[in-house]
Amino acid sequence: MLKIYNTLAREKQVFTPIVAGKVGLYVCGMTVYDFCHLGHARVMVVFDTVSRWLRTSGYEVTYVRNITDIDDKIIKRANENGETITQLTQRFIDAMDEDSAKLGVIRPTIEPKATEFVDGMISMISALIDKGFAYVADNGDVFYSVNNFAGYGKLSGKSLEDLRAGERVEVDTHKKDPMDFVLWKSVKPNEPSWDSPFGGPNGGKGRPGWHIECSAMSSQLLGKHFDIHGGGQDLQFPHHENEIAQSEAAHSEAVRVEATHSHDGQPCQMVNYWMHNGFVRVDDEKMSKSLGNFFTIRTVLEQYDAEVVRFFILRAHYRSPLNYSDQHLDDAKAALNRLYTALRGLSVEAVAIDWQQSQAASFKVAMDDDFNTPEALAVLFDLANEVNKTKSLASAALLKALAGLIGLLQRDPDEYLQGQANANISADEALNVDQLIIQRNEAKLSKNFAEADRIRKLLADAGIILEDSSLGTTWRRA
RNA sequence: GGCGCGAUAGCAAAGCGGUUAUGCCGCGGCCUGCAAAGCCGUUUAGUCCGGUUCGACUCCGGAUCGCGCCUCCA
Repeated sequence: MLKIYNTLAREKQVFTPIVAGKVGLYVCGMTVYDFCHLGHARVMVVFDTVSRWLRTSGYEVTYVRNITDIDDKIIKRANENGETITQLTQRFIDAMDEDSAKLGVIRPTIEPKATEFVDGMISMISALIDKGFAYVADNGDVFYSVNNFAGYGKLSGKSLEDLRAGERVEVDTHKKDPMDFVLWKSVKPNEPSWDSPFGGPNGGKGRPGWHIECSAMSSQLLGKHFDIHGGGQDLQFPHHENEIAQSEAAHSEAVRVEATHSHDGQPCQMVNYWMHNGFVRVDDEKMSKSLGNFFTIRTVLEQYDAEVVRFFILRAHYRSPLNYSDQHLDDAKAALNRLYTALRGLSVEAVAIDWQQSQAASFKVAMDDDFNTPEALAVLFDLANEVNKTKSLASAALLKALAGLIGLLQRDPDEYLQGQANANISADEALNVDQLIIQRNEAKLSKNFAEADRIRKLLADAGIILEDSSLGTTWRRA
Protein backbone atom coordinates (compact mmCIF):
# COMPACT_ATOMS: atom_id res chain seq x y z
CA MET A 1 0.00 0.00 0.00
CA LEU A 2 1.70 3.13 -1.26
CA LYS A 3 1.83 6.15 1.00
CA ILE A 4 2.77 9.61 -0.17
CA TYR A 5 3.63 12.66 1.90
CA ASN A 6 1.09 15.20 0.74
CA THR A 7 2.22 18.79 1.21
CA LEU A 8 -1.40 19.87 1.12
CA ALA A 9 -2.21 17.78 4.21
CA ARG A 10 1.29 17.86 5.72
CA GLU A 11 1.19 14.15 6.38
CA LYS A 12 1.72 10.82 4.69
CA GLN A 13 -1.47 9.55 3.11
CA VAL A 14 -2.44 6.32 1.46
CA PHE A 15 -2.38 6.87 -2.28
CA THR A 16 -5.72 6.35 -3.98
CA PRO A 17 -5.93 7.22 -7.66
CA ILE A 18 -8.88 9.10 -9.10
CA VAL A 19 -9.35 6.43 -11.75
CA ALA A 20 -8.49 2.91 -10.65
CA GLY A 21 -5.23 1.72 -12.16
CA LYS A 22 -4.25 5.07 -13.62
CA VAL A 23 -2.17 7.99 -12.42
CA GLY A 24 -1.85 11.49 -13.77
CA LEU A 25 1.45 13.04 -12.67
CA TYR A 26 2.49 16.61 -13.43
CA VAL A 27 5.90 18.00 -12.54
CA CYS A 28 7.11 21.55 -13.04
CA GLY A 29 10.08 21.28 -15.32
CA MET A 30 12.78 23.63 -16.41
CA THR A 31 12.94 27.14 -17.75
CA VAL A 32 15.33 26.58 -20.60
CA TYR A 33 17.76 29.49 -20.73
CA ASP A 34 20.83 27.73 -19.33
CA PHE A 35 22.29 24.32 -18.57
CA CYS A 36 20.61 22.26 -15.85
CA HIS A 37 22.34 22.18 -12.49
CA LEU A 38 22.28 19.53 -9.79
CA GLY A 39 19.08 20.94 -8.32
CA HIS A 40 17.36 20.23 -11.61
CA ALA A 41 19.01 16.82 -11.66
CA ARG A 42 17.37 16.06 -8.35
CA VAL A 43 13.88 16.91 -9.58
CA MET A 44 14.38 14.83 -12.69
CA VAL A 45 15.76 11.82 -10.84
CA VAL A 46 13.29 12.00 -7.96
CA PHE A 47 10.19 12.13 -10.12
CA ASP A 48 11.64 9.64 -12.55
CA THR A 49 11.90 7.30 -9.57
CA VAL A 50 8.36 8.15 -8.50
CA SER A 51 6.97 7.40 -11.94
CA ARG A 52 9.00 4.20 -12.18
CA TRP A 53 7.69 2.99 -8.83
CA LEU A 54 4.11 3.87 -9.73
CA ARG A 55 4.50 1.80 -12.89
CA THR A 56 6.06 -1.04 -10.95
CA SER A 57 3.05 -0.85 -8.65
CA GLY A 58 0.86 -1.57 -11.64
CA TYR A 59 -0.39 1.89 -12.52
CA GLU A 60 -0.65 3.23 -16.00
CA VAL A 61 1.12 6.55 -15.53
CA THR A 62 0.77 9.65 -17.63
CA TYR A 63 3.76 11.71 -16.62
CA VAL A 64 3.79 15.30 -17.80
CA ARG A 65 6.85 17.48 -17.26
CA ASN A 66 6.56 20.88 -18.85
CA ILE A 67 9.15 23.08 -20.49
CA THR A 68 8.94 26.82 -19.91
CA ASP A 69 10.21 28.28 -23.15
CA ILE A 70 8.94 31.84 -22.83
CA ASP A 71 9.89 34.06 -19.91
CA ASP A 72 11.77 37.23 -18.96
CA LYS A 73 15.10 35.48 -18.54
CA ILE A 74 14.81 33.66 -21.82
CA ILE A 75 14.05 36.87 -23.69
CA LYS A 76 16.92 38.65 -21.98
CA ARG A 77 19.40 35.87 -22.62
CA ALA A 78 18.41 35.51 -26.28
CA ASN A 79 18.88 39.23 -26.78
CA GLU A 80 22.27 39.13 -25.08
CA ASN A 81 23.38 36.24 -27.25
CA GLY A 82 21.98 37.73 -30.42
CA GLU A 83 20.01 34.58 -31.18
CA THR A 84 16.34 33.91 -31.52
CA ILE A 85 14.34 32.65 -28.60
CA THR A 86 13.72 29.37 -30.37
CA GLN A 87 17.42 28.89 -31.07
CA LEU A 88 18.23 29.48 -27.43
CA THR A 89 15.51 27.30 -25.98
CA GLN A 90 16.09 24.44 -28.41
CA ARG A 91 19.78 24.44 -27.58
CA PHE A 92 19.08 24.07 -23.89
CA ILE A 93 16.26 21.59 -24.38
CA ASP A 94 18.72 19.39 -26.29
CA ALA A 95 21.27 19.81 -23.51
CA MET A 96 18.67 18.95 -20.89
CA ASP A 97 17.65 15.80 -22.78
CA GLU A 98 21.28 14.79 -23.01
CA ASP A 99 21.89 15.34 -19.30
CA SER A 100 18.75 13.58 -18.16
CA ALA A 101 19.38 10.58 -20.41
CA LYS A 102 22.81 10.17 -18.83
CA LEU A 103 21.23 10.21 -15.40
CA GLY A 104 19.02 7.31 -16.40
CA VAL A 105 15.88 9.42 -16.47
CA ILE A 106 13.12 7.94 -18.60
CA ARG A 107 11.43 10.52 -20.79
CA PRO A 108 8.13 11.73 -19.37
CA THR A 109 5.05 10.70 -21.32
CA ILE A 110 4.50 14.27 -22.47
CA GLU A 111 6.86 17.26 -22.38
CA PRO A 112 4.69 20.20 -23.36
CA LYS A 113 6.22 23.55 -24.23
CA ALA A 114 4.49 26.62 -22.89
CA THR A 115 4.54 28.35 -26.27
CA GLU A 116 2.43 25.56 -27.73
CA PHE A 117 -0.34 26.07 -25.20
CA VAL A 118 -0.89 29.81 -25.29
CA ASP A 119 -4.44 29.41 -26.65
CA GLY A 120 -5.38 27.34 -23.63
CA MET A 121 -3.85 29.90 -21.33
CA ILE A 122 -5.82 32.69 -22.98
CA SER A 123 -9.10 30.85 -22.62
CA MET A 124 -8.34 30.09 -19.01
CA ILE A 125 -7.55 33.74 -18.30
CA SER A 126 -10.78 34.70 -20.06
CA ALA A 127 -12.70 32.35 -17.82
CA LEU A 128 -11.04 33.87 -14.76
CA ILE A 129 -11.97 37.37 -15.92
CA ASP A 130 -15.56 36.29 -16.63
CA LYS A 131 -15.89 34.76 -13.19
CA GLY A 132 -14.50 37.80 -11.45
CA PHE A 133 -11.22 36.25 -10.37
CA ALA A 134 -9.08 38.39 -12.66
CA TYR A 135 -9.04 41.91 -14.04
CA VAL A 136 -7.36 43.86 -16.83
CA ALA A 137 -5.24 46.69 -15.46
CA ASP A 138 -4.97 50.02 -17.22
CA ASN A 139 -1.58 49.09 -18.69
CA GLY A 140 -3.00 45.98 -20.33
CA ASP A 141 -1.59 43.46 -17.84
CA VAL A 142 -4.09 40.96 -16.51
CA PHE A 143 -3.91 40.17 -12.80
CA TYR A 144 -5.35 37.47 -10.62
CA SER A 145 -7.29 38.87 -7.70
CA VAL A 146 -6.18 36.79 -4.74
CA ASN A 147 -8.83 38.22 -2.43
CA ASN A 148 -11.51 36.54 -4.50
CA PHE A 149 -10.20 33.03 -4.01
CA ALA A 150 -11.13 31.77 -0.59
CA GLY A 151 -8.60 28.95 -0.59
CA TYR A 152 -5.57 31.11 -1.23
CA GLY A 153 -2.71 29.93 0.99
CA LYS A 154 -3.94 26.39 1.61
CA LEU A 155 -0.90 24.74 0.10
CA SER A 156 1.84 26.94 1.48
CA GLY A 157 0.18 27.46 4.83
CA LYS A 158 0.32 31.18 4.39
CA SER A 159 -2.59 33.53 4.93
CA LEU A 160 -3.01 36.75 3.05
CA GLU A 161 -2.57 38.58 6.36
CA ASP A 162 0.74 36.81 6.97
CA LEU A 163 1.90 37.58 3.48
CA ARG A 164 1.04 41.22 3.83
CA ALA A 165 2.76 41.38 7.20
CA GLY A 166 6.04 40.32 5.62
CA GLU A 167 5.40 42.06 2.39
CA ARG A 168 8.43 42.49 0.25
CA VAL A 169 6.65 42.59 -3.05
CA GLU A 170 7.40 45.70 -5.01
CA VAL A 171 4.36 47.89 -5.16
CA ASP A 172 2.92 47.74 -8.61
CA THR A 173 0.53 50.60 -8.99
CA HIS A 174 -1.43 48.69 -11.60
CA LYS A 175 -2.46 46.04 -9.08
CA LYS A 176 -5.52 46.28 -6.90
CA ASP A 177 -3.77 44.32 -4.18
CA PRO A 178 0.00 43.88 -3.83
CA MET A 179 -0.52 40.12 -3.57
CA ASP A 180 -2.24 39.91 -6.94
CA PHE A 181 -0.09 38.16 -9.51
CA VAL A 182 0.17 38.55 -13.25
CA LEU A 183 -1.61 36.24 -15.68
CA TRP A 184 -0.87 38.12 -18.89
CA LYS A 185 1.91 40.59 -19.54
CA SER A 186 1.11 43.30 -22.00
CA VAL A 187 3.59 43.43 -24.87
CA LYS A 188 6.79 45.46 -24.56
CA PRO A 189 9.18 46.55 -27.33
CA ASN A 190 11.38 43.75 -28.70
CA GLU A 191 9.40 41.04 -27.00
CA PRO A 192 7.43 38.26 -28.61
CA SER A 193 3.68 38.48 -28.20
CA TRP A 194 0.42 36.74 -28.91
CA ASP A 195 -2.98 38.24 -29.65
CA SER A 196 -5.57 38.11 -26.93
CA PRO A 197 -9.04 39.45 -26.33
CA PHE A 198 -8.09 41.25 -23.14
CA GLY A 199 -7.89 44.75 -24.63
CA GLY A 200 -5.93 47.55 -23.04
CA PRO A 201 -3.50 50.03 -24.60
CA ASN A 202 -1.76 47.37 -26.70
CA GLY A 203 -4.92 45.80 -28.00
CA GLY A 204 -4.52 42.71 -25.89
CA LYS A 205 -1.14 41.78 -27.35
CA GLY A 206 1.13 40.19 -24.81
CA ARG A 207 2.45 36.96 -23.37
CA PRO A 208 1.45 34.65 -20.55
CA GLY A 209 2.76 34.87 -17.01
CA TRP A 210 4.61 31.89 -15.60
CA HIS A 211 1.96 30.53 -13.26
CA ILE A 212 -0.84 30.24 -15.81
CA GLU A 213 1.34 28.03 -18.00
CA CYS A 214 1.21 25.09 -15.65
CA SER A 215 -2.48 25.48 -14.89
CA ALA A 216 -3.34 25.45 -18.57
CA MET A 217 -1.01 22.62 -19.56
CA SER A 218 -1.92 20.37 -16.67
CA SER A 219 -5.66 20.74 -17.14
CA GLN A 220 -5.44 20.21 -20.89
CA LEU A 221 -3.22 17.16 -20.63
CA LEU A 222 -4.37 15.54 -17.39
CA GLY A 223 -7.76 17.07 -16.77
CA LYS A 224 -9.14 19.55 -14.28
CA HIS A 225 -8.61 17.12 -11.44
CA PHE A 226 -5.57 14.88 -11.40
CA ASP A 227 -3.60 12.77 -8.97
CA ILE A 228 -0.12 14.07 -8.28
CA HIS A 229 1.65 17.35 -8.82
CA GLY A 230 5.34 17.64 -8.03
CA GLY A 231 8.20 20.08 -8.08
CA GLY A 232 10.94 21.62 -6.02
CA GLN A 233 10.18 22.98 -2.59
CA ASP A 234 10.81 26.50 -3.76
CA LEU A 235 7.81 26.29 -6.07
CA GLN A 236 5.40 25.67 -3.23
CA PHE A 237 4.90 29.39 -2.91
CA PRO A 238 3.97 31.28 -4.90
CA HIS A 239 3.98 29.10 -8.01
CA HIS A 240 1.94 26.12 -6.87
CA GLU A 241 -0.30 28.21 -4.65
CA ASN A 242 -1.09 30.31 -7.69
CA GLU A 243 -1.70 27.27 -9.85
CA ILE A 244 -4.32 26.10 -7.39
CA ALA A 245 -5.93 29.53 -7.29
CA GLN A 246 -6.06 29.68 -11.09
CA SER A 247 -7.19 26.17 -11.80
CA GLU A 248 -9.74 25.81 -9.06
CA ALA A 249 -11.25 29.22 -9.73
CA ALA A 250 -11.36 28.72 -13.48
CA HIS A 251 -12.89 25.28 -13.15
CA SER A 252 -15.33 25.98 -10.35
CA GLU A 253 -18.94 26.91 -10.83
CA ALA A 254 -18.53 30.18 -8.97
CA VAL A 255 -19.14 33.25 -11.06
CA ARG A 256 -18.47 36.87 -10.28
CA VAL A 257 -17.30 36.44 -6.78
CA GLU A 258 -16.58 39.81 -5.34
CA ALA A 259 -13.95 40.66 -2.78
CA THR A 260 -15.26 38.38 -0.13
CA HIS A 261 -13.69 35.26 1.19
CA SER A 262 -16.57 33.02 0.48
CA HIS A 263 -17.14 31.72 -2.97
CA ASP A 264 -19.95 29.26 -3.13
CA GLY A 265 -19.09 27.32 -6.24
CA GLN A 266 -18.81 23.60 -6.39
CA PRO A 267 -15.54 22.47 -4.93
CA CYS A 268 -13.27 21.65 -7.82
CA GLN A 269 -10.03 20.34 -6.44
CA MET A 270 -7.13 20.57 -8.83
CA VAL A 271 -4.72 18.03 -7.36
CA ASN A 272 -5.03 15.29 -4.74
CA TYR A 273 -1.37 14.88 -3.78
CA TRP A 274 1.28 17.57 -3.85
CA MET A 275 4.88 16.36 -3.66
CA HIS A 276 7.90 18.60 -3.10
CA ASN A 277 11.49 17.52 -3.22
CA GLY A 278 14.19 19.08 -1.01
CA PHE A 279 16.98 21.28 -2.24
CA VAL A 280 20.47 20.43 -3.24
CA ARG A 281 22.78 22.52 -1.09
CA VAL A 282 26.34 23.69 -1.20
CA ASP A 283 27.91 24.42 2.17
CA ASP A 284 24.47 24.21 3.75
CA GLU A 285 23.04 26.79 1.42
CA LYS A 286 20.52 26.24 -1.31
CA MET A 287 22.10 25.72 -4.70
CA SER A 288 20.59 28.26 -7.04
CA LYS A 289 21.19 30.42 -10.02
CA SER A 290 20.70 33.59 -8.06
CA LEU A 291 23.24 32.62 -5.39
CA GLY A 292 25.66 31.60 -8.11
CA ASN A 293 26.73 28.51 -6.16
CA PHE A 294 25.47 26.00 -8.66
CA PHE A 295 27.19 23.13 -10.42
CA THR A 296 25.79 22.14 -13.78
CA ILE A 297 25.10 18.49 -14.41
CA ARG A 298 27.61 18.40 -17.24
CA THR A 299 30.34 19.87 -15.08
CA VAL A 300 29.81 17.21 -12.44
CA LEU A 301 29.70 14.49 -15.08
CA GLU A 302 33.19 15.45 -16.20
CA GLN A 303 34.37 14.14 -12.86
CA TYR A 304 31.82 11.53 -11.86
CA ASP A 305 29.95 8.77 -13.60
CA ALA A 306 26.29 9.71 -14.12
CA GLU A 307 25.17 6.64 -12.23
CA VAL A 308 27.16 7.80 -9.22
CA VAL A 309 25.25 11.08 -9.36
CA ARG A 310 21.94 9.25 -9.57
CA PHE A 311 22.96 7.03 -6.67
CA PHE A 312 24.03 10.10 -4.69
CA ILE A 313 20.57 11.60 -5.18
CA LEU A 314 18.72 8.42 -4.27
CA ARG A 315 20.87 7.85 -1.21
CA ALA A 316 18.97 10.61 0.57
CA HIS A 317 15.23 10.75 1.02
CA TYR A 318 13.68 13.00 -1.61
CA ARG A 319 12.31 15.46 0.93
CA SER A 320 15.58 15.88 2.83
CA PRO A 321 18.17 18.46 1.97
CA LEU A 322 21.09 17.04 0.03
CA ASN A 323 24.52 18.56 0.48
CA TYR A 324 26.76 18.50 -2.54
CA SER A 325 30.51 18.11 -2.20
CA ASP A 326 33.26 16.07 -3.79
CA GLN A 327 33.60 14.10 -0.60
CA HIS A 328 29.94 13.08 -0.72
CA LEU A 329 30.21 12.12 -4.36
CA ASP A 330 33.34 10.08 -3.62
CA ASP A 331 31.44 8.36 -0.85
CA ALA A 332 28.55 7.58 -3.15
CA LYS A 333 30.98 6.22 -5.72
CA ALA A 334 32.56 3.87 -3.18
CA ALA A 335 29.14 2.61 -2.14
CA LEU A 336 27.98 2.03 -5.71
CA ASN A 337 31.27 0.25 -6.44
CA ARG A 338 30.41 -2.22 -3.73
CA LEU A 339 27.14 -3.11 -5.44
CA TYR A 340 28.70 -3.47 -8.86
CA THR A 341 31.60 -5.47 -7.42
CA ALA A 342 29.16 -7.97 -6.00
CA LEU A 343 27.71 -8.58 -9.46
CA ARG A 344 31.08 -8.86 -11.12
CA GLY A 345 31.89 -12.14 -12.78
CA LEU A 346 28.39 -13.54 -12.39
CA SER A 347 26.17 -14.23 -15.34
CA VAL A 348 23.03 -12.61 -14.11
CA GLU A 349 19.84 -13.08 -16.01
CA ALA A 350 16.77 -10.90 -15.97
CA VAL A 351 14.16 -12.37 -13.69
CA ALA A 352 10.64 -11.63 -12.60
CA ILE A 353 10.65 -10.43 -9.01
CA ASP A 354 8.98 -12.62 -6.44
CA TRP A 355 7.50 -10.06 -4.07
CA GLN A 356 7.01 -12.73 -1.43
CA GLN A 357 10.78 -13.09 -1.16
CA SER A 358 11.94 -11.35 2.01
CA GLN A 359 14.35 -8.79 0.55
CA ALA A 360 12.00 -7.99 -2.29
CA ALA A 361 9.25 -7.49 0.25
CA SER A 362 11.48 -5.18 2.32
CA PHE A 363 12.34 -3.21 -0.78
CA LYS A 364 8.67 -2.79 -1.55
CA VAL A 365 7.86 -1.72 1.99
CA ALA A 366 10.57 0.93 1.76
CA MET A 367 9.45 2.27 -1.61
CA ASP A 368 5.79 2.19 -0.61
CA ASP A 369 6.65 4.33 2.38
CA ASP A 370 6.80 7.64 0.56
CA PHE A 371 9.53 6.44 -1.81
CA ASN A 372 12.09 5.76 0.88
CA THR A 373 15.02 5.11 -1.40
CA PRO A 374 17.70 5.13 1.35
CA GLU A 375 15.98 2.22 3.01
CA ALA A 376 15.48 0.49 -0.33
CA LEU A 377 19.20 0.87 -1.01
CA ALA A 378 19.98 -0.73 2.35
CA VAL A 379 18.12 -3.80 1.08
CA LEU A 380 20.35 -3.82 -1.98
CA PHE A 381 23.43 -3.82 0.24
CA ASP A 382 21.98 -6.68 2.20
CA LEU A 383 21.63 -8.61 -1.05
CA ALA A 384 25.13 -7.67 -2.15
CA ASN A 385 26.48 -9.12 1.07
CA GLU A 386 24.57 -12.31 0.43
CA VAL A 387 25.89 -12.51 -3.13
CA ASN A 388 29.46 -11.98 -1.91
CA LYS A 389 29.08 -14.75 0.61
CA THR A 390 27.19 -17.34 -1.38
CA LYS A 391 27.69 -16.34 -5.03
CA SER A 392 24.01 -17.09 -5.33
CA LEU A 393 22.85 -16.31 -8.84
CA ALA A 394 19.30 -15.96 -7.59
CA SER A 395 20.34 -13.27 -5.12
CA ALA A 396 22.42 -11.54 -7.75
CA ALA A 397 19.50 -11.59 -10.18
CA LEU A 398 17.22 -10.16 -7.51
CA LEU A 399 19.76 -7.47 -6.68
CA LYS A 400 19.98 -6.40 -10.28
CA ALA A 401 16.23 -6.57 -10.82
CA LEU A 402 15.37 -4.52 -7.74
CA ALA A 403 18.07 -1.95 -8.48
CA GLY A 404 16.75 -1.72 -12.03
CA LEU A 405 13.40 -0.56 -10.71
CA ILE A 406 15.06 2.64 -9.52
CA GLY A 407 17.37 2.96 -12.49
CA LEU A 408 20.57 1.49 -11.07
CA LEU A 409 22.98 -1.40 -11.71
CA GLN A 410 21.92 -2.16 -15.27
CA ARG A 411 25.35 -1.91 -16.85
CA ASP A 412 27.92 -4.63 -17.23
CA PRO A 413 29.89 -4.53 -13.94
CA ASP A 414 33.29 -4.59 -15.64
CA GLU A 415 32.27 -1.87 -18.00
CA TYR A 416 31.14 0.23 -15.07
CA LEU A 417 34.14 -0.48 -12.85
CA GLN A 418 36.69 -0.03 -15.60
CA GLY A 419 35.20 2.80 -17.55
CA GLN A 420 33.65 5.09 -15.02
CA ALA A 421 34.19 8.80 -14.57
CA ASN A 422 35.81 10.98 -17.15
CA ALA A 423 38.41 8.43 -18.14
CA ASN A 424 36.78 6.46 -20.88
CA ILE A 425 39.51 3.98 -21.41
CA SER A 426 40.75 3.56 -24.94
CA ALA A 427 41.18 0.18 -26.59
CA ASP A 428 44.94 0.70 -26.67
CA GLU A 429 45.03 1.42 -23.01
CA ALA A 430 42.97 -1.65 -22.18
CA LEU A 431 45.31 -3.79 -24.24
CA ASN A 432 48.23 -2.29 -22.38
CA VAL A 433 46.61 -3.10 -19.06
CA ASP A 434 45.97 -6.66 -20.15
CA GLN A 435 49.59 -7.07 -21.24
CA LEU A 436 50.90 -5.71 -17.98
CA ILE A 437 48.66 -8.07 -16.07
CA ILE A 438 50.10 -11.00 -18.05
CA GLN A 439 53.64 -9.81 -17.36
CA ARG A 440 52.84 -9.45 -13.69
CA ASN A 441 51.35 -12.93 -13.50
CA GLU A 442 54.45 -14.36 -15.13
CA ALA A 443 56.58 -12.55 -12.57
CA LYS A 444 54.38 -13.93 -9.80
CA LEU A 445 54.76 -17.48 -11.14
CA SER A 446 58.53 -17.15 -11.04
CA LYS A 447 58.26 -15.67 -7.53
CA ASN A 448 59.68 -12.41 -8.78
CA PHE A 449 57.46 -10.40 -6.45
CA ALA A 450 59.50 -7.24 -6.77
CA GLU A 451 58.70 -7.14 -10.48
CA ALA A 452 55.07 -8.05 -9.85
CA ASP A 453 54.73 -5.25 -7.33
CA ARG A 454 56.48 -2.82 -9.64
CA ILE A 455 53.88 -3.47 -12.32
CA ARG A 456 51.05 -3.17 -9.86
CA LYS A 457 52.45 0.12 -8.62
CA LEU A 458 52.83 1.34 -12.19
CA LEU A 459 49.16 0.70 -12.85
CA ALA A 460 48.08 2.05 -9.48
CA ASP A 461 49.80 5.31 -10.30
CA ALA A 462 47.76 5.38 -13.49
CA GLY A 463 44.59 4.98 -11.41
CA ILE A 464 44.13 1.29 -12.08
CA ILE A 465 43.69 -1.16 -9.24
CA LEU A 466 44.44 -4.85 -9.72
CA GLU A 467 42.51 -7.54 -7.92
CA ASP A 468 43.66 -11.15 -7.80
CA SER A 469 41.19 -13.92 -7.24
CA SER A 470 41.03 -17.63 -7.81
CA LEU A 471 39.54 -16.87 -11.20
CA GLY A 472 42.43 -14.67 -12.25
CA THR A 473 43.34 -11.01 -12.13
CA THR A 474 40.83 -8.27 -12.81
CA TRP A 475 41.18 -4.50 -12.74
CA ARG A 476 39.09 -1.46 -12.08
CA ARG A 477 39.44 2.26 -11.92
CA ALA A 478 40.30 3.86 -8.63
C1' G B 1 8.88 40.46 11.28
C1' G B 2 5.33 36.18 9.47
C1' C B 3 5.08 30.93 8.14
C1' G B 4 7.48 26.20 7.83
C1' C B 5 11.35 22.38 8.14
C1' G B 6 15.45 20.12 10.48
C1' A B 7 19.21 18.70 14.51
C1' U B 8 21.35 10.72 14.69
C1' A B 9 28.11 8.14 15.62
C1' G B 10 34.68 10.65 12.11
C1' C B 11 31.52 11.53 7.30
C1' A B 12 26.81 10.48 4.85
C1' A B 13 21.96 8.72 5.92
C1' A B 14 17.16 5.69 7.48
C1' G B 15 13.69 3.08 10.43
C1' C B 16 11.87 2.27 15.15
C1' G B 17 8.53 3.38 22.35
C1' G B 18 12.25 -1.94 24.41
C1' U B 19 15.42 -6.33 19.54
C1' U B 20 22.31 -5.28 14.12
C1' A B 21 19.73 0.09 9.86
C1' U B 22 22.89 0.81 5.69
C1' G B 23 27.39 2.82 3.02
C1' C B 24 32.34 5.11 3.51
C1' C B 25 36.35 5.74 7.05
C1' G B 26 38.97 3.50 11.65
C1' C B 27 40.48 -0.93 14.45
C1' G B 28 41.22 -6.57 15.01
C1' G B 29 41.00 -11.24 12.48
C1' C B 30 40.42 -14.60 8.01
C1' C B 31 41.92 -14.85 2.93
C1' U B 32 46.44 -13.17 -0.10
C1' G B 33 53.58 -14.01 -1.69
C1' C B 34 52.16 -8.89 -0.26
C1' A B 35 48.00 -6.05 -1.58
C1' A B 36 43.08 -5.08 -3.41
C1' A B 37 38.29 -7.10 -3.30
C1' G B 38 35.51 -10.18 -0.13
C1' C B 39 34.19 -12.47 4.65
C1' C B 40 33.89 -12.32 10.21
C1' G B 41 34.19 -9.22 14.41
C1' U B 42 34.47 -4.31 16.39
C1' U B 43 35.02 1.25 18.24
C1' U B 44 32.35 6.02 17.53
C1' A B 45 25.16 8.01 18.10
C1' G B 46 20.83 10.60 18.75
C1' U B 47 22.05 19.43 20.31
C1' C B 48 20.48 20.88 25.38
C1' C B 49 16.66 21.07 29.46
C1' G B 50 12.17 19.25 31.31
C1' G B 51 7.72 15.91 30.96
C1' U B 52 4.82 11.28 29.77
C1' U B 53 6.25 5.93 30.34
C1' C B 54 8.16 0.01 33.57
C1' G B 55 11.22 1.81 29.48
C1' A B 56 12.43 7.42 24.71
C1' C B 57 16.97 8.58 19.68
C1' U B 58 11.70 7.57 18.76
C1' C B 59 5.81 10.83 21.97
C1' C B 60 4.85 16.02 24.41
C1' G B 61 6.71 21.01 25.99
C1' G B 62 10.69 24.53 26.11
C1' A B 63 15.60 26.36 24.75
C1' U B 64 19.67 26.68 21.36
C1' C B 65 21.54 26.26 16.59
C1' G B 66 20.91 25.53 11.26
C1' C B 67 18.00 25.85 6.81
C1' G B 68 13.95 27.29 3.62
C1' C B 69 9.75 30.28 1.85
C1' C B 70 7.50 35.19 2.18
C1' U B 71 10.97 38.31 -4.86
C1' C B 72 12.79 34.92 -10.39
C1' C B 73 14.19 30.10 -8.69
C1' A B 74 13.89 22.70 -9.11
